[in-house]
Amino acid sequence: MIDVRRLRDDFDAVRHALARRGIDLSEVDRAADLDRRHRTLVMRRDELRGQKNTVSKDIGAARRAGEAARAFALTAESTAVGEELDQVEATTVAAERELAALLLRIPNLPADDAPDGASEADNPVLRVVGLDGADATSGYAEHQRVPHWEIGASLGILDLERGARISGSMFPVYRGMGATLARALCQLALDRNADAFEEVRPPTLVRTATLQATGQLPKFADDAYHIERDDLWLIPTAEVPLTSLRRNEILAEAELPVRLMGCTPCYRREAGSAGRDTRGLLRVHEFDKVEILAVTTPAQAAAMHAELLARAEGTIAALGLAYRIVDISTGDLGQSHARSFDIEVYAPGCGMWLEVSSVSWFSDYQARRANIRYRPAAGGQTIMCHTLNGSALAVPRVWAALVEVGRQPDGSVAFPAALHPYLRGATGIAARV
RNA sequence: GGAGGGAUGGCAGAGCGGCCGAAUGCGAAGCUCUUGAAAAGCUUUGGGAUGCAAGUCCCCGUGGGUUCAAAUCCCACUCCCUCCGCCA
Repeated sequence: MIDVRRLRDDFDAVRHALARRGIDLSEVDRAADLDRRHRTLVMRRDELRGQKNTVSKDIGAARRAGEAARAFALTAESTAVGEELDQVEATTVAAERELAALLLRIPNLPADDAPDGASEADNPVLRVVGLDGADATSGYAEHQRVPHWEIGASLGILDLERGARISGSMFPVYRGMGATLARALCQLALDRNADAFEEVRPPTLVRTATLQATGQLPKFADDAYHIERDDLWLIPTAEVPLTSLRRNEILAEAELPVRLMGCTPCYRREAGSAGRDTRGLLRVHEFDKVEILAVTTPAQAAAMHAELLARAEGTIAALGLAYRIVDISTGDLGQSHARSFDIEVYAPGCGMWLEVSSVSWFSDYQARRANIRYRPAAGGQTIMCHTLNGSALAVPRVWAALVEVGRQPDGSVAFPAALHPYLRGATGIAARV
Protein backbone atom coordinates (compact mmCIF):
# COMPACT_ATOMS: atom_id res chain seq x y z
CA MET A 1 0.00 0.00 0.00
CA ILE A 2 0.97 3.58 -0.34
CA ASP A 3 2.56 5.47 2.54
CA VAL A 4 -0.03 7.36 4.60
CA ARG A 5 2.56 9.94 5.44
CA ARG A 6 2.99 10.74 1.79
CA LEU A 7 -0.74 11.01 1.45
CA ARG A 8 -0.62 13.47 4.33
CA ASP A 9 2.46 15.54 3.50
CA ASP A 10 2.40 15.40 -0.25
CA PHE A 11 -1.28 15.02 -0.99
CA ASP A 12 -1.35 16.89 -4.30
CA ALA A 13 1.55 14.89 -5.72
CA VAL A 14 -0.05 11.59 -4.68
CA ARG A 15 -3.36 12.63 -6.15
CA HIS A 16 -1.71 13.75 -9.36
CA ALA A 17 0.24 10.48 -9.70
CA LEU A 18 -2.86 8.37 -9.14
CA ALA A 19 -4.83 10.48 -11.58
CA ARG A 20 -2.44 9.26 -14.28
CA ARG A 21 -3.95 5.81 -13.81
CA GLY A 22 -7.33 7.19 -14.73
CA ILE A 23 -8.95 5.90 -11.55
CA ASP A 24 -11.66 7.41 -9.40
CA LEU A 25 -9.91 9.63 -6.85
CA SER A 26 -12.73 9.87 -4.34
CA GLU A 27 -11.25 7.03 -2.29
CA VAL A 28 -7.97 8.91 -2.11
CA ASP A 29 -9.70 12.03 -0.84
CA ARG A 30 -11.66 9.99 1.65
CA ALA A 31 -8.47 8.33 2.91
CA ALA A 32 -6.86 11.72 3.52
CA ASP A 33 -9.91 12.90 5.47
CA LEU A 34 -9.98 9.74 7.52
CA ASP A 35 -6.30 10.05 8.29
CA ARG A 36 -6.79 13.56 9.66
CA ARG A 37 -9.72 12.42 11.78
CA HIS A 38 -7.85 9.40 12.99
CA ARG A 39 -4.86 11.41 14.12
CA THR A 40 -7.01 13.82 16.11
CA LEU A 41 -8.62 10.87 17.83
CA VAL A 42 -5.28 9.25 18.55
CA MET A 43 -4.00 12.37 20.26
CA ARG A 44 -7.06 12.56 22.48
CA ARG A 45 -6.88 8.84 23.21
CA ASP A 46 -3.21 8.94 24.21
CA GLU A 47 -3.85 11.92 26.45
CA LEU A 48 -6.57 9.98 28.28
CA ARG A 49 -4.44 6.87 28.46
CA GLY A 50 -1.64 8.96 29.97
CA GLN A 51 -3.99 10.29 32.66
CA LYS A 52 -5.18 6.85 33.47
CA ASN A 53 -1.68 5.41 33.65
CA THR A 54 -0.61 8.13 36.07
CA VAL A 55 -3.60 7.65 38.34
CA SER A 56 -3.19 3.88 38.33
CA LYS A 57 0.41 4.20 39.39
CA ASP A 58 -0.63 6.53 42.18
CA ILE A 59 -3.15 3.96 43.39
CA GLY A 60 -0.40 1.39 43.64
CA ALA A 61 1.79 3.81 45.55
CA ALA A 62 -1.05 4.77 47.92
CA ARG A 63 -1.86 1.14 48.62
CA ARG A 64 1.73 0.37 49.42
CA ALA A 65 1.86 3.39 51.73
CA GLY A 66 -1.28 2.14 53.46
CA GLU A 67 -3.34 5.18 52.49
CA ALA A 68 -6.60 3.37 51.81
CA ALA A 69 -8.79 6.49 51.61
CA ARG A 70 -6.57 8.16 49.03
CA ALA A 71 -6.43 4.94 47.00
CA PHE A 72 -10.21 4.75 47.04
CA ALA A 73 -10.62 8.32 45.78
CA LEU A 74 -8.08 7.77 43.05
CA THR A 75 -9.85 4.61 41.92
CA ALA A 76 -13.03 6.59 41.38
CA GLU A 77 -11.10 9.15 39.34
CA SER A 78 -9.53 6.44 37.23
CA THR A 79 -12.90 4.86 36.54
CA ALA A 80 -14.27 8.18 35.34
CA VAL A 81 -11.35 8.73 32.98
CA GLY A 82 -11.79 5.14 31.83
CA GLU A 83 -15.34 5.73 30.74
CA GLU A 84 -14.40 8.55 28.43
CA LEU A 85 -11.42 6.59 27.24
CA ASP A 86 -13.59 3.63 26.25
CA GLN A 87 -15.66 5.84 23.98
CA VAL A 88 -12.73 7.57 22.36
CA GLU A 89 -11.00 4.22 21.99
CA ALA A 90 -13.94 2.69 20.13
CA THR A 91 -14.17 5.60 17.67
CA THR A 92 -10.44 5.53 17.11
CA VAL A 93 -10.40 1.82 16.33
CA ALA A 94 -13.31 2.23 13.92
CA ALA A 95 -11.54 5.05 12.08
CA GLU A 96 -8.34 3.07 11.99
CA ARG A 97 -10.01 -0.01 10.50
CA GLU A 98 -11.84 2.02 7.91
CA LEU A 99 -8.63 3.75 6.89
CA ALA A 100 -6.68 0.49 6.72
CA ALA A 101 -9.34 -1.14 4.53
CA LEU A 102 -9.36 1.87 2.23
CA LEU A 103 -5.57 1.98 1.92
CA LEU A 104 -5.50 -1.66 0.84
CA ARG A 105 -7.64 -0.74 -2.14
CA ILE A 106 -5.70 2.28 -3.32
CA PRO A 107 -3.26 1.28 -6.09
CA ASN A 108 0.44 2.07 -6.18
CA LEU A 109 1.75 5.35 -7.57
CA PRO A 110 3.05 4.83 -11.10
CA ALA A 111 6.75 5.57 -11.60
CA ASP A 112 7.46 9.02 -13.01
CA ASP A 113 8.80 7.53 -16.21
CA ALA A 114 5.94 5.08 -16.77
CA PRO A 115 4.25 6.15 -20.02
CA ASP A 116 0.86 7.84 -19.77
CA GLY A 117 -2.03 6.00 -21.28
CA ALA A 118 -5.63 4.98 -20.78
CA SER A 119 -5.41 1.33 -21.69
CA GLU A 120 -3.44 -1.50 -23.23
CA ALA A 121 -3.74 0.23 -26.58
CA ASP A 122 -1.48 3.01 -25.35
CA ASN A 123 1.44 0.81 -24.29
CA PRO A 124 4.50 1.85 -26.28
CA VAL A 125 6.53 -0.93 -27.89
CA LEU A 126 10.13 -0.27 -26.86
CA ARG A 127 11.77 -2.66 -29.30
CA VAL A 128 11.13 -5.65 -31.52
CA VAL A 129 13.81 -8.33 -31.67
CA GLY A 130 14.24 -11.34 -33.94
CA LEU A 131 12.22 -10.46 -37.00
CA ASP A 132 15.16 -8.72 -38.68
CA GLY A 133 13.02 -5.95 -39.98
CA ALA A 134 10.38 -8.32 -41.35
CA ASP A 135 6.75 -7.75 -40.54
CA ALA A 136 5.37 -10.33 -38.11
CA THR A 137 2.76 -11.31 -40.67
CA SER A 138 5.29 -11.85 -43.47
CA GLY A 139 8.25 -13.14 -41.49
CA TYR A 140 7.07 -16.73 -41.25
CA ALA A 141 6.55 -19.54 -43.76
CA GLU A 142 3.22 -21.14 -44.49
CA HIS A 143 4.09 -24.36 -42.61
CA GLN A 144 4.58 -22.29 -39.45
CA ARG A 145 1.11 -20.87 -39.68
CA VAL A 146 -0.61 -23.74 -37.95
CA PRO A 147 -1.94 -23.05 -34.46
CA HIS A 148 -0.35 -25.04 -31.66
CA TRP A 149 -3.59 -26.73 -30.67
CA GLU A 150 -3.73 -28.37 -34.07
CA ILE A 151 -0.05 -29.28 -34.04
CA GLY A 152 -0.36 -30.53 -30.48
CA ALA A 153 -3.33 -32.74 -31.28
CA SER A 154 -1.83 -34.19 -34.44
CA LEU A 155 1.53 -34.98 -32.79
CA GLY A 156 -0.10 -36.32 -29.64
CA ILE A 157 1.69 -33.89 -27.35
CA LEU A 158 -1.27 -31.79 -26.19
CA ASP A 159 -4.59 -33.33 -25.15
CA LEU A 160 -7.16 -30.66 -24.42
CA GLU A 161 -10.18 -32.93 -24.61
CA ARG A 162 -8.96 -35.31 -21.95
CA GLY A 163 -7.80 -32.38 -19.82
CA ALA A 164 -11.36 -31.11 -19.93
CA ARG A 165 -12.61 -34.57 -18.98
CA ILE A 166 -10.38 -34.61 -15.90
CA SER A 167 -10.74 -31.03 -14.69
CA GLY A 168 -12.74 -28.95 -17.16
CA SER A 169 -11.79 -26.61 -19.96
CA MET A 170 -8.56 -24.64 -19.73
CA PHE A 171 -6.81 -27.47 -17.92
CA PRO A 172 -4.44 -28.84 -20.57
CA VAL A 173 -2.77 -32.24 -20.52
CA TYR A 174 0.73 -32.37 -21.99
CA ARG A 175 1.78 -35.78 -23.20
CA GLY A 176 4.96 -37.46 -24.30
CA MET A 177 7.46 -34.98 -25.71
CA GLY A 178 4.91 -32.25 -24.94
CA ALA A 179 5.25 -32.98 -21.23
CA THR A 180 9.02 -33.28 -21.56
CA LEU A 181 9.14 -29.93 -23.31
CA ALA A 182 7.13 -28.26 -20.55
CA ARG A 183 9.55 -29.55 -17.95
CA ALA A 184 12.61 -28.75 -20.08
CA LEU A 185 11.51 -25.11 -20.29
CA CYS A 186 11.35 -24.83 -16.51
CA GLN A 187 14.73 -26.47 -16.10
CA LEU A 188 16.30 -24.18 -18.69
CA ALA A 189 14.94 -21.06 -17.02
CA LEU A 190 16.11 -22.19 -13.56
CA ASP A 191 19.58 -23.07 -14.85
CA ARG A 192 19.99 -19.75 -16.60
CA ASN A 193 19.36 -17.83 -13.38
CA ALA A 194 21.04 -20.13 -10.87
CA ASP A 195 24.21 -18.03 -11.07
CA ALA A 196 22.65 -15.33 -8.90
CA PHE A 197 19.30 -16.52 -7.54
CA GLU A 198 18.54 -18.91 -4.70
CA GLU A 199 16.12 -21.60 -5.79
CA VAL A 200 13.13 -21.88 -3.48
CA ARG A 201 10.33 -24.42 -3.63
CA PRO A 202 7.55 -22.78 -1.59
CA PRO A 203 4.07 -24.05 -0.69
CA THR A 204 1.49 -23.27 -3.34
CA LEU A 205 -1.42 -23.07 -0.90
CA VAL A 206 -1.22 -19.93 1.21
CA ARG A 207 -3.06 -18.00 3.88
CA THR A 208 -5.19 -14.93 3.31
CA ALA A 209 -2.53 -12.70 4.86
CA THR A 210 0.01 -13.98 2.36
CA LEU A 211 -2.17 -13.14 -0.60
CA GLN A 212 -2.85 -9.73 0.89
CA ALA A 213 0.84 -8.92 1.24
CA THR A 214 1.43 -9.01 -2.51
CA GLY A 215 -1.76 -7.14 -3.37
CA GLN A 216 -4.05 -9.87 -4.77
CA LEU A 217 -6.42 -9.42 -1.85
CA PRO A 218 -8.78 -7.88 -0.99
CA LYS A 219 -9.47 -6.52 -4.46
CA PHE A 220 -9.00 -9.56 -6.67
CA ALA A 221 -10.48 -12.37 -4.63
CA ASP A 222 -12.51 -13.62 -7.60
CA ASP A 223 -9.38 -14.30 -9.62
CA ALA A 224 -7.98 -16.81 -7.15
CA TYR A 225 -9.02 -20.31 -6.15
CA HIS A 226 -9.98 -20.58 -2.52
CA ILE A 227 -10.27 -23.71 -0.42
CA GLU A 228 -13.07 -22.90 2.00
CA ARG A 229 -12.61 -25.74 4.40
CA ASP A 230 -9.06 -24.80 5.34
CA ASP A 231 -9.22 -21.15 4.34
CA LEU A 232 -6.25 -21.48 2.00
CA TRP A 233 -5.71 -19.95 -1.41
CA LEU A 234 -3.98 -21.45 -4.43
CA ILE A 235 -1.21 -19.15 -5.56
CA PRO A 236 -1.62 -17.35 -8.90
CA THR A 237 2.17 -16.97 -9.12
CA ALA A 238 5.29 -17.82 -7.10
CA GLU A 239 5.59 -14.08 -6.48
CA VAL A 240 3.08 -14.59 -3.67
CA PRO A 241 4.96 -17.02 -1.42
CA LEU A 242 8.41 -15.74 -2.42
CA THR A 243 7.60 -12.15 -1.48
CA SER A 244 6.18 -13.31 1.85
CA LEU A 245 9.25 -15.41 2.58
CA ARG A 246 10.80 -12.49 4.45
CA ARG A 247 7.54 -10.99 5.69
CA ASN A 248 7.76 -9.06 8.98
CA GLU A 249 11.54 -9.12 8.90
CA ILE A 250 14.10 -6.38 9.27
CA LEU A 251 16.97 -7.22 6.93
CA ALA A 252 20.53 -6.00 7.15
CA GLU A 253 21.47 -3.73 4.26
CA ALA A 254 24.36 -6.10 3.50
CA GLU A 255 21.83 -8.86 2.74
CA LEU A 256 20.32 -6.83 -0.06
CA PRO A 257 19.53 -7.45 -2.77
CA VAL A 258 17.86 -10.72 -1.84
CA ARG A 259 17.48 -12.75 -5.04
CA LEU A 260 15.07 -15.68 -5.18
CA MET A 261 13.72 -17.88 -7.93
CA GLY A 262 11.12 -20.59 -7.88
CA CYS A 263 9.33 -22.94 -10.21
CA THR A 264 5.74 -23.55 -9.16
CA PRO A 265 2.37 -24.33 -10.59
CA CYS A 266 0.18 -21.22 -10.86
CA TYR A 267 -3.59 -21.24 -10.53
CA ARG A 268 -5.90 -18.65 -12.02
CA ARG A 269 -9.67 -18.66 -12.18
CA GLU A 270 -9.67 -16.23 -15.13
CA ALA A 271 -13.09 -15.14 -13.92
CA GLY A 272 -13.18 -11.89 -15.83
CA SER A 273 -11.87 -13.19 -19.10
CA ALA A 274 -14.32 -15.90 -20.08
CA GLY A 275 -14.27 -16.52 -23.80
CA ARG A 276 -11.32 -14.24 -24.54
CA ASP A 277 -8.19 -15.75 -26.09
CA THR A 278 -9.06 -19.08 -24.60
CA ARG A 279 -8.10 -21.40 -27.43
CA GLY A 280 -5.37 -23.90 -26.89
CA LEU A 281 -2.82 -22.76 -24.35
CA LEU A 282 -3.50 -19.04 -24.62
CA ARG A 283 -5.27 -18.93 -21.27
CA VAL A 284 -5.31 -21.81 -18.81
CA HIS A 285 -6.27 -22.30 -15.18
CA GLU A 286 -3.14 -24.14 -14.15
CA PHE A 287 0.38 -23.76 -15.51
CA ASP A 288 4.02 -23.92 -14.49
CA LYS A 289 6.13 -20.82 -14.26
CA VAL A 290 9.65 -19.94 -13.18
CA GLU A 291 9.64 -16.65 -11.32
CA ILE A 292 12.65 -14.51 -10.43
CA LEU A 293 12.28 -12.03 -7.62
CA ALA A 294 14.33 -9.50 -5.71
CA VAL A 295 14.10 -7.50 -2.50
CA THR A 296 16.29 -4.40 -2.70
CA THR A 297 17.04 -1.00 -1.26
CA PRO A 298 15.32 1.86 -3.10
CA ALA A 299 18.65 2.77 -4.67
CA GLN A 300 19.19 -0.74 -6.05
CA ALA A 301 15.74 -1.05 -7.58
CA ALA A 302 16.29 0.52 -10.98
CA ALA A 303 19.35 -1.58 -11.80
CA MET A 304 17.58 -4.70 -10.57
CA HIS A 305 14.56 -3.97 -12.75
CA ALA A 306 16.85 -3.74 -15.75
CA GLU A 307 18.61 -6.94 -14.76
CA LEU A 308 15.40 -8.93 -14.34
CA LEU A 309 14.20 -7.74 -17.72
CA ALA A 310 17.52 -8.65 -19.34
CA ARG A 311 17.39 -12.11 -17.80
CA ALA A 312 13.82 -12.81 -18.88
CA GLU A 313 14.57 -11.43 -22.31
CA GLY A 314 17.77 -13.47 -22.56
CA THR A 315 15.93 -16.74 -22.08
CA ILE A 316 13.36 -15.93 -24.75
CA ALA A 317 16.16 -14.89 -27.10
CA ALA A 318 18.03 -18.13 -26.37
CA LEU A 319 14.95 -20.02 -27.50
CA GLY A 320 15.13 -18.27 -30.85
CA LEU A 321 11.73 -16.65 -30.54
CA ALA A 322 10.93 -13.23 -31.98
CA TYR A 323 9.72 -10.92 -29.25
CA ARG A 324 8.95 -7.35 -28.41
CA ILE A 325 9.23 -5.36 -25.21
CA VAL A 326 6.20 -3.33 -24.19
CA ASP A 327 6.30 -0.51 -21.65
CA ILE A 328 3.05 -0.73 -19.68
CA SER A 329 1.23 2.59 -19.61
CA THR A 330 -0.32 4.07 -16.49
CA GLY A 331 -3.85 3.06 -17.48
CA ASP A 332 -2.88 -0.61 -17.88
CA LEU A 333 -0.51 -0.93 -14.91
CA GLY A 334 -1.42 -3.57 -12.32
CA GLN A 335 -2.61 -2.26 -8.96
CA SER A 336 0.66 -2.98 -7.15
CA HIS A 337 2.98 -1.97 -9.99
CA ALA A 338 4.98 1.22 -10.28
CA ARG A 339 6.59 0.29 -13.59
CA SER A 340 6.23 -2.80 -15.67
CA PHE A 341 7.58 -4.25 -18.91
CA ASP A 342 5.93 -7.09 -20.78
CA ILE A 343 7.74 -9.46 -23.08
CA GLU A 344 5.56 -10.69 -25.92
CA VAL A 345 6.60 -13.44 -28.32
CA TYR A 346 5.21 -13.81 -31.77
CA ALA A 347 3.25 -17.01 -32.36
CA PRO A 348 2.82 -17.37 -36.13
CA GLY A 349 0.25 -20.16 -35.89
CA CYS A 350 -2.10 -18.08 -33.79
CA GLY A 351 -0.98 -14.95 -35.61
CA MET A 352 -0.65 -13.14 -32.30
CA TRP A 353 1.82 -11.54 -29.96
CA LEU A 354 1.60 -13.51 -26.72
CA GLU A 355 2.50 -12.00 -23.38
CA VAL A 356 4.98 -14.43 -21.85
CA SER A 357 6.54 -12.35 -19.13
CA SER A 358 5.81 -9.32 -17.01
CA VAL A 359 8.77 -7.75 -15.26
CA SER A 360 7.66 -5.36 -12.56
CA TRP A 361 8.89 -2.95 -9.97
CA PHE A 362 6.57 -2.46 -6.99
CA SER A 363 8.50 0.32 -5.24
CA ASP A 364 7.71 -0.11 -1.52
CA TYR A 365 4.02 -0.93 -2.09
CA GLN A 366 4.28 -4.67 -1.46
CA ALA A 367 7.03 -4.29 1.13
CA ARG A 368 4.79 -2.03 3.20
CA ARG A 369 1.95 -4.55 3.03
CA ALA A 370 4.33 -7.39 3.83
CA ASN A 371 6.30 -5.29 6.34
CA ILE A 372 9.75 -6.00 4.90
CA ARG A 373 12.27 -3.41 6.01
CA TYR A 374 16.01 -3.07 6.21
CA ARG A 375 18.39 -1.34 8.55
CA PRO A 376 20.83 0.92 6.73
CA ALA A 377 24.49 -0.05 7.17
CA ALA A 378 25.14 3.47 8.45
CA GLY A 379 22.53 2.97 11.19
CA GLY A 380 19.40 4.96 11.82
CA GLN A 381 15.75 4.31 11.13
CA THR A 382 14.57 1.22 9.33
CA ILE A 383 13.57 1.75 5.71
CA MET A 384 10.98 -0.05 3.61
CA CYS A 385 12.50 -2.36 1.03
CA HIS A 386 11.55 -2.41 -2.62
CA THR A 387 10.35 -5.54 -4.35
CA LEU A 388 10.63 -6.57 -7.99
CA ASN A 389 9.85 -9.67 -9.91
CA GLY A 390 9.39 -11.13 -13.34
CA SER A 391 8.49 -14.34 -15.06
CA ALA A 392 11.73 -15.98 -16.09
CA LEU A 393 9.57 -18.31 -18.11
CA ALA A 394 5.87 -19.14 -18.15
CA VAL A 395 5.36 -22.50 -19.81
CA PRO A 396 2.13 -22.58 -21.85
CA ARG A 397 2.59 -19.64 -24.19
CA VAL A 398 6.29 -20.25 -24.72
CA TRP A 399 5.46 -23.89 -25.42
CA ALA A 400 2.85 -22.76 -27.94
CA ALA A 401 5.17 -20.32 -29.70
CA LEU A 402 8.00 -22.87 -29.86
CA VAL A 403 5.80 -25.53 -31.39
CA GLU A 404 4.45 -23.12 -33.99
CA VAL A 405 7.76 -21.50 -34.88
CA GLY A 406 9.56 -24.85 -34.93
CA ARG A 407 7.11 -26.57 -37.25
CA GLN A 408 8.79 -27.92 -40.38
CA PRO A 409 7.33 -28.32 -43.87
CA ASP A 410 6.84 -32.07 -43.23
CA GLY A 411 4.83 -31.42 -40.08
CA SER A 412 7.58 -32.33 -37.62
CA VAL A 413 8.72 -29.84 -34.98
CA ALA A 414 12.34 -28.84 -34.35
CA PHE A 415 13.46 -27.37 -31.05
CA PRO A 416 16.22 -24.79 -30.51
CA ALA A 417 19.66 -25.98 -29.42
CA ALA A 418 19.30 -24.38 -25.99
CA LEU A 419 16.69 -27.02 -25.13
CA HIS A 420 18.47 -30.07 -26.48
CA PRO A 421 20.30 -30.88 -23.23
CA TYR A 422 16.96 -31.17 -21.48
CA LEU A 423 15.16 -33.40 -23.97
CA ARG A 424 16.84 -36.78 -23.35
CA GLY A 425 18.70 -36.61 -26.61
CA ALA A 426 15.79 -35.50 -28.73
CA THR A 427 16.03 -32.37 -30.86
CA GLY A 428 12.43 -32.29 -32.01
CA ILE A 429 9.29 -34.31 -32.59
CA ALA A 430 8.79 -36.45 -35.67
CA ALA A 431 5.66 -36.07 -37.77
CA ARG A 432 3.10 -38.79 -37.41
CA VAL A 433 2.51 -40.92 -40.43
C1' G B 1 -8.26 -36.34 14.96
C1' G B 2 -7.17 -36.86 20.64
C1' A B 3 -4.01 -35.68 25.27
C1' G B 4 -0.31 -32.65 27.42
C1' G B 5 3.78 -28.67 27.37
C1' G B 6 5.37 -24.09 25.36
C1' A B 7 5.78 -18.88 22.58
C1' U B 8 9.44 -12.67 26.30
C1' G B 9 14.57 -8.11 22.92
C1' G B 10 19.93 -10.33 17.51
C1' C B 11 20.35 -15.24 20.47
C1' A B 12 19.78 -17.76 25.27
C1' G B 13 16.77 -16.92 29.37
C1' A B 14 14.40 -14.67 34.20
C1' G B 15 9.92 -12.34 35.53
C1' C B 16 3.91 -15.01 36.80
C1' G B 17 -1.05 -8.51 38.96
C1' G B 18 1.40 -2.10 40.40
C1' C B 19 8.29 -0.43 41.78
C1' C B 20 8.69 -4.22 34.27
C1' G B 21 9.72 -2.01 27.82
C1' A B 22 11.44 -5.87 31.00
C1' A B 23 17.00 -8.97 35.23
C1' U B 24 21.16 -11.79 33.74
C1' G B 25 24.41 -14.10 30.14
C1' C B 26 26.10 -14.22 25.08
C1' G B 27 26.57 -11.52 20.65
C1' A B 28 27.26 -6.55 18.33
C1' A B 29 29.05 -1.23 18.34
C1' G B 30 32.04 2.68 20.69
C1' C B 31 35.78 4.22 24.22
C1' U B 32 40.10 3.31 27.73
C1' C B 33 44.68 0.50 28.06
C1' U B 34 48.21 -1.46 23.90
C1' U B 35 53.24 -0.73 18.58
C1' G B 36 48.97 -3.82 16.97
C1' A B 37 45.87 -7.62 18.72
C1' A B 38 44.04 -10.51 22.76
C1' A B 39 42.50 -9.97 27.72
C1' A B 40 40.33 -6.56 31.07
C1' G B 41 37.35 -2.23 32.31
C1' C B 42 33.60 1.47 31.05
C1' U B 43 29.51 2.93 27.87
C1' U B 44 25.82 1.90 24.25
C1' U B 45 22.59 -1.68 21.86
C1' G B 46 14.39 -3.84 20.01
C1' G B 47 10.19 -1.98 16.97
C1' G B 48 6.45 1.67 16.09
C1' A B 49 2.81 6.28 16.51
C1' U B 50 2.87 11.51 17.43
C1' G B 51 5.64 16.03 18.11
C1' C B 52 10.41 21.36 16.04
C1' A B 53 11.82 19.40 20.59
C1' A B 54 11.31 17.90 25.63
C1' G B 55 8.03 14.41 26.01
C1' U B 56 3.62 11.37 25.69
C1' C B 57 1.47 6.81 23.86
C1' C B 58 1.60 1.58 21.95
C1' C B 59 4.03 -3.34 21.29
C1' C B 60 6.35 -9.52 25.96
C1' G B 61 2.91 -15.03 19.36
C1' U B 62 -2.28 -12.83 17.45
C1' G B 63 -7.22 -11.20 18.81
C1' G B 64 -10.79 -10.55 22.69
C1' G B 65 -12.02 -10.26 28.09
C1' U B 66 -11.41 -9.38 33.69
C1' U B 67 -9.18 -5.21 36.74
C1' C B 68 -8.29 1.47 38.92
C1' A B 69 -3.85 -1.35 36.97
C1' A B 70 -1.95 -7.29 32.71
C1' A B 71 4.29 -9.96 30.05
C1' U B 72 1.80 -11.83 34.57
C1' C B 73 -5.35 -13.92 35.42
C1' C B 74 -9.49 -15.85 31.80
C1' C B 75 -11.21 -17.16 26.60
C1' A B 76 -10.34 -18.01 21.34
C1' C B 77 -6.93 -18.52 17.39
C1' U B 78 -1.94 -19.36 15.15
C1' C B 79 2.69 -21.62 15.47
C1' C B 80 6.42 -24.97 17.90
C1' C B 81 7.54 -29.49 21.00
C1' U B 82 6.10 -34.53 23.25
C1' C B 83 2.79 -38.72 23.22
C1' C B 84 -1.48 -41.59 21.01
C1' G B 85 -4.40 -42.49 16.56
C1' C B 86 -4.76 -42.24 11.17
C1' C B 87 -2.27 -41.89 6.52
C1' A B 88 0.77 -40.78 1.06
